[in-house]
Amino acid sequence: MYDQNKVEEKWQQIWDKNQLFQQTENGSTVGDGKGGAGDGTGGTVDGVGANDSENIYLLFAFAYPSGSGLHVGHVESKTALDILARYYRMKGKNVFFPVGWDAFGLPAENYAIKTGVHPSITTVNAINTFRKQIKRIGISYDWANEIATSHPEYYRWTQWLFLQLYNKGLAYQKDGKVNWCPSCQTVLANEQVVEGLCERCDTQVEQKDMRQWYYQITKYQDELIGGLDDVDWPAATKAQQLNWIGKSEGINITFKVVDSDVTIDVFTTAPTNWGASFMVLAPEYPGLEKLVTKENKKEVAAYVDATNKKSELNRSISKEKTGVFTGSYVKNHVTGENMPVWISDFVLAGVGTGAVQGCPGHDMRDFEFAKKFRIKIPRVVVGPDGNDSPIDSPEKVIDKSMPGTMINSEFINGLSYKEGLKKTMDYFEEKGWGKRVTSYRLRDWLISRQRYWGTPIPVLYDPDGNPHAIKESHLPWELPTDVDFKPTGESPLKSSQEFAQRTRKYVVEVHSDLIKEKGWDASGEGWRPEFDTMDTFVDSSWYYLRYVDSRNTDVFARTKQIEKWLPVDLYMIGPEHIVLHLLYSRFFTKFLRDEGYFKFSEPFTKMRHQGMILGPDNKKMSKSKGNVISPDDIITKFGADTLRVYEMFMGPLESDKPWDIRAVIGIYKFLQKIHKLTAELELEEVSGEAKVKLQRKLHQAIKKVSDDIPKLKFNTAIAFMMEFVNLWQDVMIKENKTLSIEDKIAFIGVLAPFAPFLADELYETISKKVSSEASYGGVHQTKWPEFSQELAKDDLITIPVQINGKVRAQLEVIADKVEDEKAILDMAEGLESIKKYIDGQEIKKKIYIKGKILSLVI
RNA sequence: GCCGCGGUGGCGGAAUUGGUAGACGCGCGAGACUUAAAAUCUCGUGGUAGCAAUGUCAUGUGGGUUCGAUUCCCACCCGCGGCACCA
Repeated sequence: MYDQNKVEEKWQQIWDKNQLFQQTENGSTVGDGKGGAGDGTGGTVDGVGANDSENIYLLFAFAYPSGSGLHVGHVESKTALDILARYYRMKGKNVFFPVGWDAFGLPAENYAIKTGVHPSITTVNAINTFRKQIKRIGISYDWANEIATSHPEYYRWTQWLFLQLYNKGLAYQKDGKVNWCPSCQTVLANEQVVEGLCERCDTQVEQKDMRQWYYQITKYQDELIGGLDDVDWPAATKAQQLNWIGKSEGINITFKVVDSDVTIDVFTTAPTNWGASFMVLAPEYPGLEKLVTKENKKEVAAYVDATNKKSELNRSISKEKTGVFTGSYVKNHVTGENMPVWISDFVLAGVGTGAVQGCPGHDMRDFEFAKKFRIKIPRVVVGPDGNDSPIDSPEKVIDKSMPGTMINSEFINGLSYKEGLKKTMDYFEEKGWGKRVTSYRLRDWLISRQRYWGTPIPVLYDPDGNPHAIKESHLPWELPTDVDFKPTGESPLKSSQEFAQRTRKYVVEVHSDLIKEKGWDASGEGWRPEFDTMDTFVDSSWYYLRYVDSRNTDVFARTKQIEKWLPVDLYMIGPEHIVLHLLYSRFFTKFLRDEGYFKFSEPFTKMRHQGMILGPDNKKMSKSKGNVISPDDIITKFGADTLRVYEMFMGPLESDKPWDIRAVIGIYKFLQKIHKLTAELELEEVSGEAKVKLQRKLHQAIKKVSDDIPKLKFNTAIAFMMEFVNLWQDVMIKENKTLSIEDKIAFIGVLAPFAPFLADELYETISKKVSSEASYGGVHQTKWPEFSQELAKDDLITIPVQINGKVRAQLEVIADKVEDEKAILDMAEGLESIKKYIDGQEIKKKIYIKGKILSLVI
């Protein structure tokens, strides 16, 4: 028995003292205690002369330091990356494995509103807790480059980034309808509205007219699609990003209103125009009043009014189609018929042009609408069944996702559905009736937030209300501290005296010429700062760049540092960040590339998601369900190594899996067994047959673990280590002999990334036996064990023999014999258990797959 | 509705360029040690028939391809995640 808690705390202190995991001037990991700095001034990650292909950047999702501390899910993903980091270091690579805090955000501010404790205090406390817990589970982070988004030396560069975007016209102000959360008292980005509710608090989101700041992410929409081909990400993640960007190619067709100069544009991806029999506009359609005839005015007004009262969510769940006729008609270009123009709430103002042409035979929504209001339903497509009867039921509607052939459409008759649509578009463009366009679902990113605890938007407004960006030389434009946190719908920054004073001082210093010219008050009176702060996703979508030069005061990061480490080799992040964070990060990367700061276009070469650890009841852990497992409890009972190895053993990293309270004990026993076997120093070394068997298993284990770690298949790596340990124990019990010192050290090396504390303890125990030197040069500084093909080779291979597809016998073959097909066949046919089945019959077919299987057919 | 992922013992899971289904761990059963318990160790453990050797069924369901299918193809059922009156 060993006291894991005492041992683990001892090693944690030794690692800390020796600054093991910092990247220093020479690009190597420090082992002599001279590099890095633990005093908060930080080291740098300069890597002059280092071989670039040997540099590996491992990144864990930026964490929000919540008050509740580390949970078991954090432990899983951090441990997974830590295993990789430790493995690659032992393989002689330069590993950059930084840590930091996404420290701005609502929870700390909401806590301040409730208790009056300033968010900066709450945040520092939470970070301290996290840091302590992370060190306790032995994550080998590079603490010298720790960053926090709420630190002025970090958000200085968040503001700098704003200025660059502003200078290029990619940060701009716009009036318009925005998503407003009445509970959080702030606007939200489209990405933060989930099914009409606020992502954070589930409050129904309202629409409000406000002037806000936006980042023009849509400039990069096509590149954001194309870039996905160049990265190794899960297919589901790519699909979701594509879905979100929502590119669709179609045509804008201009219709002329009959007896009027007014025109209406519709967007469609499927112009079955010989089948178009009506038009529908969104109730919010601009210029609607010009189309409504006197007789229809009252009805239309009532419908528009009713729609305005419905939220977008309610609009989308109402099943039955509704609508009213405007009284106007448009002329169908190809049929010459007049099409009635209706309004209906199923057409959304924000999608396409806010107007659609109704082709009821070939679109389900149009069909429902036409059916209800008794509008003509022409058929212009027949399906593969050739049925060309009138379309009078939903089953007969042939939409663009189905196969079909064009009919009743003049010169495109007989073409395939797809070809027909293409030809129609060509024809409409030729005639000047329409123009091909690409439409996107993606909108520009609204970054203004009416909250306190965030990065101030570095802008001032002059007495005329025109914005002026803060000069780069005056950054950071600091967040004031003397504010009233109570949310009022306007930013709390408005209540700061210091902020107002600072603004006047700045204005007098920087804008004196303008003030003189305009004749404004010379004291800076009449100017105001921007009171809104930035969405915290702005902070957290460029942090991976800052890490590599975290203490630089001249630039957000030097190009040589960025190009040395980036793009990130492996990004481990929760599946919840697929849309927001990743899209924004990719946008910033592409922008800064265009600005010339580096050459790559995608920040994260390879990405994987960790699954969720569920409660023992197979449900998502939550305080209200009482199924939360605390990592601290597990550590107290079993130690951090057990916690780490258990979480890695539970199953594949990417899948969700329930916590099994009892299974933890199995890992605990496994580690205790290793300690017992290794720390046994008096026994004689095993020899002969047993030695061969044991060494074979050991080298197979080295191979298996070396193969599995880069593939993130930690569960099977651990399973094989268990097999080895079981055999080792078996030999020790039966022979009363054990492994050689060298082989023990090799095994400890393989174990080290998984159970770093135990491995270092055992390494020390053995080292003391061999030499009396006391200085630390632990297992984590050693080279990864060499695997020997020779020693790992099996001498006997078992080949199953099948007759008519069923296994009927096993053939034990000496390893060098597996190539000899004839010998194998003879041996098999000589077996009693096989003769029995053949029983004089002719063997029709003999299939031998070398070393795998022999299959006989009779 | 569309897109994506998944379905294997009592439980977590292993095995896929098609080659012995159930590695490893948990749980369970029996035994050793012990005055006893814990710890530790040994053996067994998919269903079914059998004392056993062995046979047979079995990877969500139903078909197919193949000497051989958890793996490939077709049709379906169920669960999870995302998007959604997107024109």
